[in-house]
Formats: sequence, C-alpha cells, structure tokens
Amino acid sequence: MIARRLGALATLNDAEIALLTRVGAGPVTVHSVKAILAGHGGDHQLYRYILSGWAAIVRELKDGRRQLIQLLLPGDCIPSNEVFRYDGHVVHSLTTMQVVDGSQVRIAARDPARHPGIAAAIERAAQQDRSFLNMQITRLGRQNAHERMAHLFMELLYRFRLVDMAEDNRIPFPLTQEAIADLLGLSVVHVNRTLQVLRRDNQVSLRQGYLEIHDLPALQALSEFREPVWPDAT
Amino acid sequence: MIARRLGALATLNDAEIALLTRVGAGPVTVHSVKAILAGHGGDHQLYRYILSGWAAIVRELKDGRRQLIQLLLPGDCIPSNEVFRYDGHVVHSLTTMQVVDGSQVRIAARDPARHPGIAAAIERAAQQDRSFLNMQITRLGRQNAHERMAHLFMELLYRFRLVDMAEDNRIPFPLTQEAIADLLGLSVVHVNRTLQVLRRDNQVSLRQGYLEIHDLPALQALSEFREPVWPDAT
DNA sequence: CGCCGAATTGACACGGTTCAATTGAGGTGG
DNA sequence: CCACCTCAATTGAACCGTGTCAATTCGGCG
Repeated sequence: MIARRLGALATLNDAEIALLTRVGAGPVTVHSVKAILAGHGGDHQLYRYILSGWAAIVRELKDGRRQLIQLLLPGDCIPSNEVFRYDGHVVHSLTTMQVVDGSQVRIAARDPARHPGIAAAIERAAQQDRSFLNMQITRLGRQNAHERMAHLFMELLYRFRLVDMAEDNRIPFPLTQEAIADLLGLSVVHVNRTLQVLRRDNQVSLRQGYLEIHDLPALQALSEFREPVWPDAT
Repeated sequence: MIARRLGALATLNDAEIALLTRVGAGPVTVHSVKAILAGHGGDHQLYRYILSGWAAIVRELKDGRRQLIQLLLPGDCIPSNEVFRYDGHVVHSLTTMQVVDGSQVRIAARDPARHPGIAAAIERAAQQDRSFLNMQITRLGRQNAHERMAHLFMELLYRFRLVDMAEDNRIPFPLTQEAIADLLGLSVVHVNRTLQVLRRDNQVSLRQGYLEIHDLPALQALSEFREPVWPDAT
C-alpha cells in the first residue's frame, strides 16, 4: 500500500520498493473508531502510515462544533504530534484502522542520494496535501452544498485512483453523514437532502460503504475540481 | 524584515543574520495592485520575499467567485510556481508591494550544517503556514461571520507581532471590504454590517489603513484563536 | 470641481439550520 | 430466532443568517 502510494508520485527503484514493502509488512497497530491518533498532548510521536481505514485531522470548538480539516486515507501518512501538538488540532479515526510505523520512510526521505524516489515522492505528497487543503478552503468559502459534495467526491475518486482502489468510478466510502457534514461545513440534515438530490438525478449511488459515481462529467462541471498535477521533471 | 521574520522562528547566528540582511538589501521589484505574482503559467520561477505590501494565494471559479486562500504579509515568502502552477491557484498582490529575490535563502535552508538557524526557521515557517491553513478551514466551515472576522483579526495581530509591527494592538490593514469578503467567504454587504457591529461595540476600530483592537479578550473568546506554538527544542 | 472606486444602506429572497419525530439497519443477548 | 437496543438515516416545518439587488453616500485624487 505504501509503495503503491509513493510509487504513484515518483519513480521508485527496486531497493526503495523493497524498503517500503518491508515497512508495510511491519507490526500492525489496530485502532477502533473514534480513537485519538495524535494531538491532545498524548504520546503519539511516531510517523505512521495507514494500511486500511479512514482518519481525519480535526478541530473542535468549545461548544461542540467540529471541523474535519483533512481526510487521511489508506497509504497516507499520519502526521506526528510535532506539527500540531499545540495548536488545537487532533487526529481522529473515522473507522477501524490498521496502521504501521513509518519512521524508516522518513529517514530514507532525508537521504535523497540513496533514496531519490522516496525523497521526491514525500516532497510531492506534501505538495499534494497543500493542494487539497487549498481546495478544501475554496469548497468551504465559495461553494454551495451541491458543489461541495460533488467536489469532495471528485477528490476522493482521484485519491483512490492514485492507489489503484477505484474500479469503474467506484470507491470505498465509510463516512457517516455526520462526518460528511463536519467535513463540508454543513448540517447533517442538509447533507442528507443534498445526497438525495444527487441520487435522484442518478449522478451517484452511495450504499453499503461504497460510493459509485455515475455521471462524472456532471460532477466535474459542477465542482470545478482540478487535479493537482505537476511537471514530470523536477 | 526577512531576518526579523525568520529570527522570530529560530535563533540565527551572526553569519545567518548577515546573509538575510544582504538578501533583503538586494534589488527590489515593485508590483502594483492586482498584479499576478505567480501562477497562470507565467514566468515566475523565483523564490521571493515580501518587504512591504500584502498579497494572497487565490482561487477563482468560472463564474467569478473568488476565494483568498492565504494572506502573504511582509516578511513572508511568495511560493514559486512549482507548487501550484497546475492546480488553478494564483498569487495576487492586494496592495503595491516591494519584493526581493530569496533564492539564496532557499539554498541556505538546504544546508542545515552551515545554516542551522535558517533551516530550522524555514521548517517552522512551513509548519506555521500549515497551522494557519487549518485555522482558515475551521473559520470557513464552522464559524459565523462575527467569529470569522474576530479570528482573522487575531491572526493578523499575531502575525504582525512576530515581525514587530504591532504596537498597542495596532497593525496595518490595507484590505478593502471586498478582499475581506473573499477571504472570509462572505458577501461584501455582510462584511460591512459585521464590521459595523464590531465598531459599535467598541471592539475594534478600522480606518486609514490601520486596524486597532480595543477589546482583545472579547475577540479572543469569540474567535477561539489559538497561537501556533511549538516546543523550544527541536 | 468632478471623478471613481470603496463604503454604506434598505428591502427582500433564499440556502441552510434547527428542532423534533420517525424510520431503518446492524448487532446482541435471551 | 425473535426482541430489543442503538446509532444512522430520513422527514417535515419553522426559523434565521447571509446573500442579492439597487441605490446612495463617502473619500481620496487629479
């Protein structure tokens, strides 16, 4: 999974693929739903990769309002505490998850001479993250409920394609409507109604933990989603 | 300005301060309002620092809606095209600006052995950026107009304090209400009315290009702003 | 003095929220 | 195997924060 993810971002040599495969085969930690994976001053120093399951970086306001900042999907890295231990952000699991230690990947990335592919991939992963954050901001600031939903679906389809988990525009989708609401800055009720319209118009279907996109051009046009592309050469 | 900004993020040795001062004294480029500083496939390869003036990373939708993703203030770095040349984001100047080439800083940051302070500062600047992006997302997704405005003011006060440009809770503020609207995901009319309330309640005053915060505790409580702090040791 | 962009104002419309049930689906124990 | 529990999904109705439209006023500048 890790090799697949990073391999989609840069060309890896055999040694690098072997390294990432070894990391992915390391001891697996299982987390249940609603576990706290980082933040709140807990002891979560490690740099970890997600093998399966979804998580999110979350900010909670005092009165209980919640904002999901960014989704963390299989193959993604769970940022260690260092970054946001102190600024009020937290990483929550949204499903049960399988996670492995990725310290070796981080170390490898810091030695571009020996691991050019991994170093490049990690850098591009950071750029991609940044790109998705920018998109999330536009989504929340300037798009209406339908556009936000469509844009989210496009982003997820894109991200799952990267790791080869999208067949026929069909991807895993384990989020509750409440999680979608907290991600898109809407109320649960409105998420429900927006979804109904998308279903009625036969643009998507969403059931049994899977999302299937039927009318991709329509969602594309509605959302104005743009893939985070980069030039081939560094 | 550059030395002040980076010096607030990590301890710089004399050689580093000298280097940054030299960079800041380099040839200045002046940009007028509404200039495009990066993106749109233009030829903006350089890594640059802002000496004076405000800019923003912007996303524009087809129908004219605009979202300001992130403000770029004096002392900030203007990201080069590489990152978002292809994903539809652009850097716009919001005022006239003075800008210098910062390639030397980037090169220095890549040699932590010789420039430990600069390398650490650049890394922390990136973390801070990330933190502000997270905040922007919560602002747009889960806060109402008053909270958004208060939060923005708190962020700006914090950022200007970092570079020693805030005296008595008073900072430069050259944004038009339209820019504020595009930053906070509101309409101009609503920005205007929200500002009026803040003024009437004597929490801020905003005139002649300056913002003065009178009731900081109130804005703090309303916005739930949290400073992006980090441990002293790396 | 006259111009132009920015700020301000009022009236009205609407997207989205809130509240309060109700229905549905998966899991568990008796 | 059914009764029951719980959490997620769904529905209806009322409400309100914010947007839209269309003037009007203000303020800096040539």
